[in-house]
Amino acid sequence: MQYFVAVAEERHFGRAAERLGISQPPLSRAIRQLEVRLGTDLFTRTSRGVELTEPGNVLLRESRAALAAVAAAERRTRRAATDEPVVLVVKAAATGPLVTDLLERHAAEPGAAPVRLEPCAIGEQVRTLRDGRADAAVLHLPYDDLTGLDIVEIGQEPQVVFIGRSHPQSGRDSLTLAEVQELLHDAPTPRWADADGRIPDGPGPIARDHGQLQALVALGQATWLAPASCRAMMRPDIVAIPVPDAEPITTVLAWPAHGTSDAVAHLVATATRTAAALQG
Amino acid sequence: MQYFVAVAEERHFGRAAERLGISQPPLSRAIRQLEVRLGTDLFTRTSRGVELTEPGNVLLRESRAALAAVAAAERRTRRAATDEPVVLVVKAAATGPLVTDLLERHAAEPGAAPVRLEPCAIGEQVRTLRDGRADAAVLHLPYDDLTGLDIVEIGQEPQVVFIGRSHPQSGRDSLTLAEVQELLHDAPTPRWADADGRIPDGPGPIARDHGQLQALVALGQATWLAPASCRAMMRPDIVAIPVPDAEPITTVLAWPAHGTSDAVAHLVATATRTAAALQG
DNA sequence: CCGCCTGATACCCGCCGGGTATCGCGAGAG
DNA sequence: CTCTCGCGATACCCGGCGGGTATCAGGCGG
Repeated sequence: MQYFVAVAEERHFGRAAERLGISQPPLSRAIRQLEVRLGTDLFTRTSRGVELTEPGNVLLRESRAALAAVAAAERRTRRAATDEPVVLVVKAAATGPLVTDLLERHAAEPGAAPVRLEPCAIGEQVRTLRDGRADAAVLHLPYDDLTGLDIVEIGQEPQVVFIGRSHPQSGRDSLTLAEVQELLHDAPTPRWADADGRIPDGPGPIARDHGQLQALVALGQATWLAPASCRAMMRPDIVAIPVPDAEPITTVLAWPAHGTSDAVAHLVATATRTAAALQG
Repeated sequence: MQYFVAVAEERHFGRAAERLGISQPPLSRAIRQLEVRLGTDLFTRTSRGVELTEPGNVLLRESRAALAAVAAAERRTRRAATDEPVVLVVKAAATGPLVTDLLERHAAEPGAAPVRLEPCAIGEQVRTLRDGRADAAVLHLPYDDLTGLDIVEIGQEPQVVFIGRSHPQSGRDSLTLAEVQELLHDAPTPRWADADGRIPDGPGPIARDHGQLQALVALGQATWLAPASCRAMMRPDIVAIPVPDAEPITTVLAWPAHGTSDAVAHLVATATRTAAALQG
């Protein structure tokens, strides 16, 4: 299955073999065996590489999910063995008071497992959950894709728009979503590399990290709509203007759905109580 | 991994080996190798069988998920190869006009893949999706567990309570949820075998199929709160009484989240349009 | 104390997955 | 048109791993 994914991604038996650390003929044979077993061709062989067939495309998607599940099994078992702490991934950019509060309450619990915080790249969090590198994650709705995860809501916060201090609108004490759309027309939201390292098409400058994003915003080249707690980590020459009619951002604690360890269950229970306490 | 799951489930090397169709020593060795590879014991061996360790429990959960993913990959690829129709599972009991309408619209689409309807046992639908036996399913919220699935809402319907025609309340033209609770006290909801074939504990008579459920309701031994469309398949000596303050049941089309085939995407698109048309 | 049932160990064998060498073929250059 | 180059396929060999049988070791019950 790894072999198949490698060939599908490289679209080339030779390169795939090199990547896998084996030689090309066994790889050819392995793929052929897989095709026989499944009763269908997975690639159309041409004289200059290979292309995926439709069943091949199906298998590629499914294989990626299956391999992630297998890797997760191994990683989680390893970690369960060494009673390492629960790994909680957070967006480096979005560590608001919600998370610190949750961690404090959790630490105060009797018998609570230690929690190791793990910052990670934007958009990478869900993947770390799926392949077992992490046990739980703090995500923000509606940005993240929650399929395969259970969640508990731990907070909501309004959105603000970040613009440079010298921006003509920087004196406003609130903006409507329509007005934000206007701003975005002149200075679009920066584009990030996504989980695959690819930059999506579209307008907007390209930012590689959070510092670049802030620089763009400060220079009036970009506008950024984000949860209000992001205010805490923005440079002083950027102002945050509330956008009351923007959908509030929901912060959730997420974990893989198919059952969890006691340690994660404990963390989740704490999160549930924390959320209840904050609401009440 | 299959080996590990077998031993974990049987809690006995000999029986597990028999189930796997191999002999006991290679199984012992395979498990030992796995333990070495993961760097932790997975079982505590006693003189009368084995018990799972804590890492073993983790691996059992993860392995089940991973094996389901692998099985799904194989099945879906096979079906993609033979351009078999999309398989859509439905609760045998709940094939209301929503589904027939969806299917009619889909069939009218140019180039739409054929759809094969597959009835299945209550509670079994989500499992058929996860292990690749089906491509899509009609589910009802909030009954089904949606983790790992993408959904599109295709309709909502109010709930009704089903009671026998001779029931003292059968003349009412609506009941409150509180009144239904009263009814349930005397004649609880029947219990079904769940996906594992286990009957949950609790009050209420046991029903093996839909006919038995109806018999129990007709005899005044059971009360059944269900979506209004179920009315269509109930015997005439059962009456349906609207329960306006019961949470309406949402019907959704669900499919595995991690990308789908063109055929399923087409069906989903049709469902989305159907839902929009019905709402508009 | 003995017997039985458990999992572990010892040992052998066939086959599958890895290697190297080579072939067949289609595309592109001259 | 042909030669060449680059691709995947094939042929063949080998070692190790996964399977088998026979047997051992230990704990619990009779």
